[in-house]
Amino acid sequence: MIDLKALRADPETFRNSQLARGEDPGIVDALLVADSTHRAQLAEFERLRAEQKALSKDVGRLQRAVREPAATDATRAELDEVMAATASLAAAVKSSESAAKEAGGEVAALAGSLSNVVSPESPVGGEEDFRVLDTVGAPRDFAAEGFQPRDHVELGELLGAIDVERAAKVSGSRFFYLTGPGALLELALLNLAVSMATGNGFTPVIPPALVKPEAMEGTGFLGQAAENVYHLADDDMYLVGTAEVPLAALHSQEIISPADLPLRYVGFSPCFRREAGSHGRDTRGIIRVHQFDKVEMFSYVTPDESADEHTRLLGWEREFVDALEIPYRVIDVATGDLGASAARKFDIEAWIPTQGRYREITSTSDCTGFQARRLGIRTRDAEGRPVPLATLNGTLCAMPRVIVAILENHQRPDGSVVLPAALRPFFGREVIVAPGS
RNA sequence: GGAGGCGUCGCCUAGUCCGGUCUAUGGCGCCCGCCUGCUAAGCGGGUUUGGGGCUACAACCCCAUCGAGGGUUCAAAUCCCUCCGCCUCCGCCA
Repeated sequence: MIDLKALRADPETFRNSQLARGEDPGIVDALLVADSTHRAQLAEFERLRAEQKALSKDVGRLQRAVREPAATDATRAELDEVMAATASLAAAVKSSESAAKEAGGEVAALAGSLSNVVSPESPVGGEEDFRVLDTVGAPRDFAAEGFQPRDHVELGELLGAIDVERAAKVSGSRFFYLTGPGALLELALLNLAVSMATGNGFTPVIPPALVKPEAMEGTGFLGQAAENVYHLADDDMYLVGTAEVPLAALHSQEIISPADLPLRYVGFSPCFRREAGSHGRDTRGIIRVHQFDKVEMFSYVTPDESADEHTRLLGWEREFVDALEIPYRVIDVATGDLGASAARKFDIEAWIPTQGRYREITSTSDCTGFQARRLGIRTRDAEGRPVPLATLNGTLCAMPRVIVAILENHQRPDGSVVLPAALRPFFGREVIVAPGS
């Protein structure tokens, strides 16, 4: 949700932001009209309501007076008169209230369809217009090493780590089993990620993965992203696509003291994604799946801190990917490719040898006050007045893609995989080898 | 699953039976001031949140807000209905 007062004061910024996203700037003007209609109707309702309240009070006073033995005919007449006036007012109050409510609903619907204002720092353009901020490490030259790298499906099978065939039997396409060293690898990654995050001051959280509509709505996933969300119709509950949802909703409808900020959580949860509209993309392997586990960072900060926090989140993500010794690049995502809640987004893309390109493995978004406003999460400004705070999220470790990157980048000619040093204490061994070899 | 109880402006709490004098009581905490070698105590005042009007985003005025949403009524914290949450007991499954 955007700030309506800010919209009234400066609609041009909002129009430009919509244009930069490739979204409809006309919503801004429709919203301005709806907002002024709503305010006019609200004023009318409030005026009538105030009148009704005043008259109702007279009714009580007069009824008491009428019950007195000394009551006069004049008092009785006055009571009848007031009763008549107030009865007709009641109908007017009712109809103006419902008109105001309807207008308010229109405002809410339009406001809800407006995306967050993009950061002026974000590169303007579509998916391909990202800016590369940094490139770290060099892709391995397998030709020079004298062998063809195997892809993660082949390696996973060879090592007894990943089973997509049986997952297809049990659950369908885009599912996988992690088995043996694969399962241990996820647990090792989990422990490495959480220990790094807690070392950085994050509070570990294992949140619910099934949430009510308010939580899903509040985090902005029921807009353009709605088709990718699993909905349990019998219970009107949603399976989360990321721990961001329960971590953001954790403090909904709360006012958090500025002294308690920043609040930083690291959540571990399963993530469910329908992947509607991506038929045919990444059909092989575990790059794009319906269910996976992820370690996610989430920060609540004062509004003026959000850009700095965003940089810090990116820094912690890089620290993790650095520890895994995977070549990667960092991109500043273009305005047209931002989620509805994000003002700015940085992705880390890992080098995937068998694809010969960089693929997204982490993503950190600065949602400024957008989610907080929807979820009613506030802090207090210098004058002690409640104001929406800023929320930010960042992937620390999305299991399948990190596993893909580790297997493919650290493989040896015989198909064994050398684990990065940081992972060894958590995995217990230095190398994953094929069973029986 | 069955039966019962509860949900009030940070926390506790009065009010709900019998609708209007509730502009929601009192205590604690917190904030401001007074008093005071300092601190504490004492005294006075303030202290939900959202929105609208008017404006200097001040003051002021108004509307909504007693778990949420409907309804009855001239008028709802109070009466009726639905839902949500918490607690107790019973049953069932671990």
